[in-house]
Formats: sequence, structure tokens, C-alpha cells
Amino acid sequence: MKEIRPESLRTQVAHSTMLQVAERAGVSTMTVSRVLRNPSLVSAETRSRVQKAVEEVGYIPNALAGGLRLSSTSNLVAVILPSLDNSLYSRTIQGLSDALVGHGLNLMLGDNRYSSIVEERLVESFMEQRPAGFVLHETVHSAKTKRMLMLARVPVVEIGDLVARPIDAVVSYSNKLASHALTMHLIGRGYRRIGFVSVPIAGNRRAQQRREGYLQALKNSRITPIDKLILECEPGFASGARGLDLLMSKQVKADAIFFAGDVFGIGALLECQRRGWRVPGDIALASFDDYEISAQLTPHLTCLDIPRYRIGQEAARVLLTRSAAKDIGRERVNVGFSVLPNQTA
Amino acid sequence: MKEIRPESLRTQVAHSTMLQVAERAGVSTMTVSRVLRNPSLVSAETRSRVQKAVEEVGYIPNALAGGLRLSSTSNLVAVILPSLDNSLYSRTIQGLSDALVGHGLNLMLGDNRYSSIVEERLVESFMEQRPAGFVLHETVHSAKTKRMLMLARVPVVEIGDLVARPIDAVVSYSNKLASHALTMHLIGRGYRRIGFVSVPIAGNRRAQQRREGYLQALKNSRITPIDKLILECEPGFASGARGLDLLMSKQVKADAIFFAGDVFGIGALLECQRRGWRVPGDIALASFDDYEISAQLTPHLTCLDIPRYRIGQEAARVLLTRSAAKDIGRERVNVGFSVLPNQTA
DNA sequence: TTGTAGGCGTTATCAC
DNA sequence: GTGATAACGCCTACAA
Repeated sequence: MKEIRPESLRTQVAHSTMLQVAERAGVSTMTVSRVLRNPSLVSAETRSRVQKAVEEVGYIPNALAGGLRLSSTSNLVAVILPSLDNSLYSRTIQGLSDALVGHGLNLMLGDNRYSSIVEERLVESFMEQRPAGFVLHETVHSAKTKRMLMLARVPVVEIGDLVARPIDAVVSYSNKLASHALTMHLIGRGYRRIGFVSVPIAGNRRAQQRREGYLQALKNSRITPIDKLILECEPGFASGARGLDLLMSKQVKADAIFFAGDVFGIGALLECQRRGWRVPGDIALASFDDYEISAQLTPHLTCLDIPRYRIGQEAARVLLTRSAAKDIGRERVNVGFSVLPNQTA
Repeated sequence: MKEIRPESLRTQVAHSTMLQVAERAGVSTMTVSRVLRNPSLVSAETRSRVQKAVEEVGYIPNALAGGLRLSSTSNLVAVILPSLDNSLYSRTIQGLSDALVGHGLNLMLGDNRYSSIVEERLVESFMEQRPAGFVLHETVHSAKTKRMLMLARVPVVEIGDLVARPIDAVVSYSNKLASHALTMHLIGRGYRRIGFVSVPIAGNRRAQQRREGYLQALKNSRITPIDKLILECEPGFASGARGLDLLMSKQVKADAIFFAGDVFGIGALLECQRRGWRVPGDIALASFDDYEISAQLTPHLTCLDIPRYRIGQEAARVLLTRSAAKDIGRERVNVGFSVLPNQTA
């Protein structure tokens, strides 16, 4: 028979264990476990004694141990975004968090800096915590990343673009269609020399899709694209001003510009204000996302409405559903988008 | 003697275990463990055999089991912010992440919705994962929250205000001094009827401190504060416009307004533009934080420069130092602030 | 209603 | 250089 050494005599440790609670309450660890997970199985008298002991020692269950037992997953959902410092992603994170927190799931967060190599390392690192699921903004992954995600047999939701063949599930909108729709809107307003500014498209599927949507719209309308009106700029407000400048000093000037990256449109609109240009009139502007600040600017940018918060919510819902059902199939949720005509085109 | 059932025959599971790797390589789990943690202890020949097996089965260590063994902490740092959807906090998160990722630590993120009750639940939930440390933006906590954090004996860094007596460590700036400095700047420019707009101060220590700094500056300059020029508004751009409107339609109009909350200042400046008011001239404006968008606006708002990214970096540094040293004392890092005179006052 | 035994996947320790 | 054993803290299964 094994002698039970009172745990309370151990060297001072950070957290108390279930055994310490059990000793204090004069019961076995199983009874403590029951009080915490299934109180109805324990007599009222014992239960209150245990609860008192839990309070007194400030006991907090060790999820690592519990998770181990089931060789299952932790209560963490791994989220990987291109950057943590971007208000678009912030809205998605908030949507995820709001939807998951009620289910006892917490967020584990990282950024891949727009690199699939970094993403691979991050997935591996996160995987060691045995997360309950993954939410990835990127839709292009290294072979090893894909392999790890498949092997884990855990729900994976991609959210950056409505890809045809997701690793597992996808909750997003079509960057291409959205871009197409906004370009068509510009064409419908009578513009024919429509400039296009995006972030560098090399290795960026979303930017590629957006440019394709733009080109497709021109083609459908029998408008010949003008190479010199298609630019790539680094992210940031300043690029909006710069893109505007470049496209307005060409021999063939643009009559409208579609800014398909981050805050370009805002930067361009503000630059127009500085130059005293009328928008529209001297130039028409359209922007991809509708930033909160946009609504404060006069005029309000013509843009797309992408439901960033809802993408987070829906991704959470899909994760929860798939976790419960354990089925591994493909689910595609199209959250869609809409064109906000507004005032700058 | 216990018969060893080949693990590879178990029902299909998500992740492979160290035992599976060991069997494949024809060694014991200890050897696998050594190859992963301390390769130099294993012969080159065995090592490469094990590494091959690891590759083949796509083995990823189970941090839950490893952490259990040491009854130690996970490689997660718990971060609790008032809201996830705020670009100020985003910068801090980015700073944290950038500084922690190289040390193998990942972020666990949650928002307390500006409530210490929510914070308490979140701390408890996070604590079950046995995080390596906590970063809290809030500086006011429930008694239970404090107790849990003390018991855990884990580094805790508060970042929302440079409190005198942090739970453990604090990395921040003084909201009161910053507010005082900017108010003094306005006074130095000759303004005497300085309005003050903040978020509701009830239960918000940071907002309280900011108001105190403002009042102190007035007092030091022998200016009698005018109650009607002190407002509280809900967060958001619109409140900037609203605050401006309220303070300019009083009997005693403000000649300058200090917006001490989030994006108020930007909202007010844009409202001035809509109204065709000169800034300064018709009204002087000052704002707390220097948002990225501010630099794009003309004129650029007179404001404070709070090093949000650096707060994240430094908080990470303090966490890492304290984790290593295991000392529990109090560390206070003042990242400071500076007044950016700019153009609106 | 409560307790005992055993094992989850990993690693510290000690033996070979 | 390598392996056997015994925990780590909790919970399932079974016994009392």
C-alpha cells in the first residue's frame, strides 16, 4: 500500500492541486472532481464542504491535466492573421472572441507577417497546445502546414478569401467578385479610365483575386485595360496619396481610381482635400473596405461593405459545429459583401 | 510484466504520440525525448533514425503532457484588454507578440469589455491553462482577481496606467501627468477656457486620472475650472463632433478643447472641417493619442505621443526577466510620453 | 454516495 | 548512450 504524503507539506508551489482540496475537505479527489463537474452526484453536505475547501485554497483546475486525460484538445482556438495591428482584423478577432467566449473557448493569437514560412512555424508552435481549432486568414499555405492541419483532424476555418477548395472549411467573401462588383459600379457611373491600386500581388492571393476581378469587369465591358493605370503600393495611408499622384500625372490620366488595399482610399481622399480637388469631379475614388473613419470623412468614400465582424462570428459558429460533429468535410460559408455607392464616384 | 500493445494499432487518433515515434525508430520514448530536447546526449546514428521517424509520422510534441510533468506553466502569456477592436491596443499586442515569439511564447487574448467582473471570469478561465504570465490593461481589479493572480505566483504586468502599487509589475505612462502636460501646453499657448471631454469616468481609473491631470494644470495656473466645460461622452468618432457642438453652444464658449478619449479629437477636427471652422482660430483642439490617421489630417492634431507599441515590447521584456528570475517584487517601468505641439492649438 | 485503480503523454531520475 | 520506472494532475471505469 502506498503511503499518501500530505500534499500540503510540499514545497510551496504556485497552484494548489485537487489533492490538496480533497485532503482539506476530507474526501477523495474523485469527489472533488465530481463537485466541480457534476455536482448533482454528490450529497449536499459533502458538496458544500468541498466547495468551501476550493474557496479556501483558491483552487483552479489544471486544464493541462484534464486535457491530457482525454488525449483531446485544449480549450484554445488558434487564430493566425497577417498582422495584429490592423483594424480590419481587429473586428474579426472581436467577432470570434464574442462568439467563442460563451462556449468556454479562448483565443490564441499570432501573426504570420504575410509569410507562409512564419505561418508554418506558428502552426507548429500552436499545435503543441493541441488547440480545439484553427482560424487562418491566409488561404495559401506551405505543404507542411497543410499536412500538420490535416493530421490534427481539428476544424480549420480559412477566412481570407472564399477559396474553392479549403483545407477544411472556409468563411469569407469572394475578393474577386467584390472587386468585380465595385469596378462595375464605376463603369456604370460612366468612368472608362479606371486606375487600380493594390498592395504587391506577388505571393498575395487576395490581391491577385482583386486585380482579376477588376480586369474581368473591364473585359466584360469591352474596356481595354491600361497597364500604366495598374499599380502596386506598399500598405499605408501614404500609398494612397502616392497612388493618386502617380495615376494623375500619367499621359493618360485616370478618371476614377479603385483602391483595393487597406487604407489607400482614405489616404487618397485626404490628399485630394489637401490639393483642393473635387471628388468626384476632378477624380472619382472607390475603396475596398469601409473603415469606421471613412464615415466621418466628407464626402464618404464609395466602397465595399465587407462584414469583418460577422466573418469572425461565423467562423466561430462553424468551428463549434464541426467540433461537436467531428465530421470532416468541406463547408463553405459565403458572407458576401455589398457595394456602398456613397459619394465619391 | 506488462505487455506493450503497439500504439500504432490504436483507433485512429488525431496526433501521434512519442511512443509511436519510439516504436518506429526502435528506441524508447526517453531517447525520442532526448533527441527533441537535448540532441547532444544521443548518438548521431540513433538521432537521425529518430528524426526520420518524427518526420514520417508528423509528430508534434504535446505541450499539455510536458507541462503537466513539471507542474509548471504553459508557453502562453495571457493578455486582457478592454476591447480587442481598438487600434491603440492593437499596437500594444503587436509589440507583445513581436517580443515574445522569439522566446517560444504565444499570446492568449481576451477582452474584459471594460468590466472587472468579466475580467475576473477571464482570469479564471485563462488560469486553467497555467499561463507563463499575465498582461492586464486594466489597473483596477476585483479582490478575487487579485487573489488569483497572487496565488499563481506568475509575473503580472499591468499596462494601462503607471499605478503606484501594482499587483506585481507595471509598464506604462502616467495618464495624469500626460493629461497635465497637454493641458499646460494649451495654457502656455494662451488658452484659458479649456474644455475637457473624456469617456465616462465612473469606474474608469484612466479617465479619472486624465481629468485630474487637467484640473491640476488649471489649478497650478490659477485658472478656475468651469464645470460646464467638462464633459463625458461615449466612445466613438461621433462623440467628438457632439462634444465640440456642446462646448461651443454654451453661454461661456470654450476657446480650446482637450479630447482625452480615443478618437474624439479626430471626430471633432473633422466636424470643424464640415462646419468650415478654422483650427486653430475659431477653436483650438488637442487630443490624447496620436492615431495613425491623425498624421494624414490637415492640420495635424496637437496631441500626446504615447508609445503604445513600446509598452507591449517592454511588458514582454519584464515578463521574460521575471519569469527567469522567479523573483516577486515590484517593478515599475515608465515608458513616458511626449507632447506633440503640431498644428491645432 | 463515495472511493480505488489506472492511464493520458511526457520527462526526471536512476540504473545499466 | 540508452532504457525502465515513476511521477505530474485529472478523470473514466469500476467497485464498494
